[in-house]
Amino acid sequence: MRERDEGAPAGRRVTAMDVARAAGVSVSAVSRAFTPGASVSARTRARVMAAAAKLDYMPNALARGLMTQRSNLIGIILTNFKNPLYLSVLDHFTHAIQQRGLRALVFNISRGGDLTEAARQILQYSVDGLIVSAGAISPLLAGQCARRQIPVVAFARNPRSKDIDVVCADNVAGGRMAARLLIERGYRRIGYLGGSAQASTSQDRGKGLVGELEDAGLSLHCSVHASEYSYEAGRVAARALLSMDEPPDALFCANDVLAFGALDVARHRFGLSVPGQLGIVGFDDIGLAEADSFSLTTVRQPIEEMVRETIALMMRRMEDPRLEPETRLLSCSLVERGTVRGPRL
Amino acid sequence: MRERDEGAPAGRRVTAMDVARAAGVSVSAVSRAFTPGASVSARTRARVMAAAAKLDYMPNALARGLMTQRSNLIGIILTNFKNPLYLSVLDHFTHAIQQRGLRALVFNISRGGDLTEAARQILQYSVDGLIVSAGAISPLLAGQCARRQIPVVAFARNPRSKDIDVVCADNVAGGRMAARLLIERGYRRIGYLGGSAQASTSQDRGKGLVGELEDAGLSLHCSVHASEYSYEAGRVAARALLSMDEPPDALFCANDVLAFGALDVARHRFGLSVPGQLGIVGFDDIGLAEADSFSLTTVRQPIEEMVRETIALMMRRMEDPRLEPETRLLSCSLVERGTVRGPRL
DNA sequence: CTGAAAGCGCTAACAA
DNA sequence: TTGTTAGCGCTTTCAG
Repeated sequence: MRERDEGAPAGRRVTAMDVARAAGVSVSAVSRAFTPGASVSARTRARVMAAAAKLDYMPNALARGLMTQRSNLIGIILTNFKNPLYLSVLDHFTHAIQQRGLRALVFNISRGGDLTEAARQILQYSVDGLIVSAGAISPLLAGQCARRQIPVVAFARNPRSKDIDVVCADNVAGGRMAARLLIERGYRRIGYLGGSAQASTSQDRGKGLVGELEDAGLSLHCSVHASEYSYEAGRVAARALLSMDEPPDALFCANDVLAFGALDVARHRFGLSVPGQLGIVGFDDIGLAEADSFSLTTVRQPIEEMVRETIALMMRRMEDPRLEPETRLLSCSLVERGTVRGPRL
Repeated sequence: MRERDEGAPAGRRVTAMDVARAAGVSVSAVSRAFTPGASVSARTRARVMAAAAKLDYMPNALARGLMTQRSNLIGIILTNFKNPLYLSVLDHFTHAIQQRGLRALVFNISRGGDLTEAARQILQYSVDGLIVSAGAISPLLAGQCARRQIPVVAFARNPRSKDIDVVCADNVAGGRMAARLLIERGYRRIGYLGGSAQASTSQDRGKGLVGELEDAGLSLHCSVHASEYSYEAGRVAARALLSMDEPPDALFCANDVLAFGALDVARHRFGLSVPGQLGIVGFDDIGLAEADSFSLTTVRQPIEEMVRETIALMMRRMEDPRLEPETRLLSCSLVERGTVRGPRL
């Protein structure tokens, strides 16, 4: 009765059947009309589309997903909502995902909350893939996904496990780059301002630093782990380091916001000149690193490329789930700005 | 513990029926066991749960949503992936959403891309609600949602239309606060560094500034619209303003990153002392505004409260869709730091 | 190319 | 409290 009333106030939702009736065709015809590359005559398709437009119909993705076993949903689990880098990460991911006709289901576990539990929630939506940028992926979780044939890729974390795909910056090499630069430029008492002690990223960056230092016959002068990857935590940590009896003359920070904190404390609280009395190198190269106020010399993570690789790996595995898991370490690059002194000429 | 090989080894997905068989009960019993507050005996529930655990079963949210007409999905459409504030916005939204057992479907339209089209994509997933933080919501879109009984709320934008819920900071009042402070502190040639000319936020903040200026018998000294809300755009715009024959002695910037750009250009390129020769006020109060390097005096947007209100409004409307649309303007507050000079004593 | 009919996995009456 | 039985809205053989 209130069937094809256009301004129908809160009427029944319009389904493929309504459209079929209005267009004088079968439901399958409607389905086909909305399925790219299905076998429908141009004429039928046109009719269907017209009726659909008139009724403001659109296919129900839930029903479709239920039937096809493809939800077109990609789950993204994130922990880090304090580091501006992740806004850019999210920007790239959502963009890339949408480009391929998929949608992003974002799950936040920054306030504490179990990764495995988060994944459970997400898996219920039969996502076609899962991107995890958070702590270690338990074998349990890996198993659940494998059994369901859902590709998982660890992003910007390096869970040493070999049975999962991972895309990550080569943090060890990045740490080495920072060390080399600092050594070359004459700094000798080099310290490490790390992030949380459990984070593989922080560990690896520190490992690279120490490795290169030792190769040069030097040793790590001092180190702290900040409580989290944030500006405030950077200040606190830097204060500790700079208050030592024999303070460092250079600091490699596990990421840019930490470095900002260190830089500000050094300049504004300890009255140190940077890069003169203290050299600072960050990691990530977030947008504000190039602000005049910071002009931070840093190790750039190739975010865009990492995102691209992540999606590529995911798609590949969607096509062939039995491929060997891969670990792709992408190279970082040094971005020299003003917090490390120039070469002696 | 043969958890791993229990189910089919990558075979058919396990359904409620499999669990029912394994537990020796009916499918409805399984359904009930997974529905909080359903009428099941503790004994059956236990049995079901045991079988479910053994088979690694979890209910299919798509099927469930199809049946119940509730997907437990909330759509979030965003444009601004350049402003760190939005990482925090996303943090709060996802958190609040998850708290209530819902999931966030995030859609990015920053790269250009039609809002109405984006909404179409999202609506296909029968989201239970839609949060839009992007340009104007067309009546067409509003209608589509209304017809489907999907609550929409415009976040941090003020589309003047009266037929939609909106939660927004009181930008006009915020602009006035900035103006009042600047006037009080003796600045007289006050300029506006706005964001994109179409953004309601930028318009309103400017409107407030001008209003207060005029109330004080002053007038706007100059103004520009930055191309976007970014640090770089802030630099470009500030450069233009500061190169004028008679440059402003104070700048109210439509947001913090814009202000950072202006601040850096003023200090490092024009050699101006801030707040001595130039006063600067920002908007948002993002984390880095309190960094020593910027120590930006700014108008704080009550993000957390805004998010809370948004969700509350949405839930309210989910219960009773025929309520009158509301516009909630939340008050901003002034955060004084170091880019505006102190009161004369 | 088109339609009829059988489900996808689950919930919600309705009986028992 | 339980099980039986219709669907939710869609895709997809399978005939025609």
